[in-house]
Amino acid sequence: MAIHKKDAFGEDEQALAELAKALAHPARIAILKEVARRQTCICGEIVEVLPLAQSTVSQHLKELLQAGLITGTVDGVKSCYCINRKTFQRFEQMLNSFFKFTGDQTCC
Amino acid sequence: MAIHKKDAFGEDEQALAELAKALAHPARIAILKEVARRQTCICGEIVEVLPLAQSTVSQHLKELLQAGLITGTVDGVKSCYCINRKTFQRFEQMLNSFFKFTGDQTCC
DNA sequence: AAAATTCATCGTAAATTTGCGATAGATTAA
DNA sequence: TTAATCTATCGCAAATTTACGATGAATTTT
Repeated sequence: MAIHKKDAFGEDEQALAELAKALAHPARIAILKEVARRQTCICGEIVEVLPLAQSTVSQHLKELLQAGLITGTVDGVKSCYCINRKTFQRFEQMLNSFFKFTGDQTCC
Repeated sequence: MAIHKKDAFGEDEQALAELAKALAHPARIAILKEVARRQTCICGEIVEVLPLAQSTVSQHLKELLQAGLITGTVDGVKSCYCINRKTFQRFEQMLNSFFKFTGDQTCC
């Protein structure tokens, strides 16, 4: 059991859920904030700022990458991450229409 | 290990992460949409619409309740759920300021 | 009163997430 | 060349999530 039934739902619901999932951990939110805060890209300075081991931060970065919320480039021995505005804009639009949908309720 | 280090992060980050987590499953998004779609409240009609067992739906409803995204009242033998606009508005505000923060990036 | 309905909760199993240390590959510094 | 640095990945352990069936409490219906 417990075979994730994701695929039984609509694509838009899956897409929104995946983006929400990427935000569903304070560490990833903190990472995104830190990446956004420094105008120029970031590498392992994130590790210094977060209360997590390097490997754990790396894992969170990977998830943010896979969700498309950041982009990553290699700069010598360092890795450089940036906010991926495209995805953020798409995310924002999806949420806006979702919120609009839930906006006018008169019950209870 | 793996003792969730949530508490090592800021309250705002934790709060946003928790709301995002509530959206981090297509079933819960589908539930919210269905609750919003019907102007009047909802009960186990949700079960008929979703491809999940009744107990599973009940569990998802509980999570949405705990996140504050819906309210629930008992109506005889039935349970009635509604969108909790307050939380949605708060959520929207948190996301807006978060998105604003990540908006103006020039790098990579 | 008895049977049926509605739904929350419990118990359980499988999958996923979170987190860390250790390691390895690549690059830079000595 | 050797040593040091940076970071992705592997392997593992613990916690959490997802999902279901079964059960039970409450309320209708018969």
